[in-house]
Amino acid sequence: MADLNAPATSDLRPSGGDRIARQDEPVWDIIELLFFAYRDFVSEPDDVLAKLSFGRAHHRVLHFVNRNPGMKVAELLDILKITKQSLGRVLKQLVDQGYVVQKEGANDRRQRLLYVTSKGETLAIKLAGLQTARVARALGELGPNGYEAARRFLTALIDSDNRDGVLRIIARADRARRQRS
Amino acid sequence: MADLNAPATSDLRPSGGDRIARQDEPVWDIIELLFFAYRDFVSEPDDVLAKLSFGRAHHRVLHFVNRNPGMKVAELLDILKITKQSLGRVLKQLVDQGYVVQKEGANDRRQRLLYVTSKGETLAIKLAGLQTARVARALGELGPNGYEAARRFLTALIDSDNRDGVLRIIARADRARRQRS
DNA sequence: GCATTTAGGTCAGCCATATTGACATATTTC
DNA sequence: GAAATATGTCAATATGGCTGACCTAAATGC
Repeated sequence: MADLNAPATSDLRPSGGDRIARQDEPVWDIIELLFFAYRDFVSEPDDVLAKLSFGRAHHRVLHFVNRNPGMKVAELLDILKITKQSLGRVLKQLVDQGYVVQKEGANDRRQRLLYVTSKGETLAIKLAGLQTARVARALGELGPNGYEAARRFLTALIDSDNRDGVLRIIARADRARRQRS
Repeated sequence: MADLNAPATSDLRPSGGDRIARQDEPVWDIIELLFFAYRDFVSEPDDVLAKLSFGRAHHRVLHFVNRNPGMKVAELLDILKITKQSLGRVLKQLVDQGYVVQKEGANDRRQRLLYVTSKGETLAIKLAGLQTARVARALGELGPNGYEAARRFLTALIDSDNRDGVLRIIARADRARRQRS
């Protein structure tokens, strides 16, 4: 096994081990690592989904509905940044096959609030489990501050004008989950 | 602006600020941050490409050919993990429009080695510049060890049976680049 | 109470990008 | 000379985006 603690490109870097931004020089390694990491990150769920004749689009819908029970269709569209026609297709399949149900809003009866069924929750958790195993393994290879560093780096990559919204979505889902459990 | 240094879910975590792996509990935040971060990471290049009637597939081809001049078609297929039919379509468009050229291999004349033209290099660097600006901004928000931590985290996310290969590809491209410049 | 807005759904068609399978050509290797 | 290799191509199919148009039902505003 290669020495993963030795920077692959250490000979390019100053002694501190940290990158000093060279103007005009792209950060090729981070760009490529993001590509490879994301490719592998979604590949295991993709395989599971393929056996159910589902795709990555179904995963995203199932994931966010599971995390935010009772979410409005409009909220989901905003998170996924796709059109309602695109959502409609995959959502219909998830509903028809019993992974997701829609309930009329109590206050506003125009709303079709989204919930996973127990079948849907089982699948959502199975898929999250695959990704969690990967992330946990990765964090395990890092030092004690790995989780915090990863979280901060990923957060900082998000569009700054969107970041607060994203963090709110995540925090809200965490809070709701904690209350249910 | 929200306090980005305060963990969004700090109330969930033990005092050290670091995550202690709770068995059976998915790392929802990292999973979702990866989704949002990657979505934004590719969005600016996507916009530029759309004006040229290109898509993300063209970006990936152009990127890796630019980084690895003289690369074989088979290598590219292996990196992208797509079929040659899928590659063929986008590669043909890049060649037809003068972004990429193919040269017969000197040793093995069956090979069609891939190179970017200066037009291709210009576009590749423009796209990498957008992503570099985002990464540099993100790293700038982190501490002095941010770059190293990000690199290690992303590396650790990659399939372990593939990681050495990926690191070799990146290191090789870096070495070749250094020699050219 | 009626007009407008909002939440959501749907039909039709188009495009990009991926797939499988079959087959073709040139070249290298054994 | 046969087999393997590198690459290209044709045809069909699937997924998941998109735009544009149009619809219903319910809430909201005056």
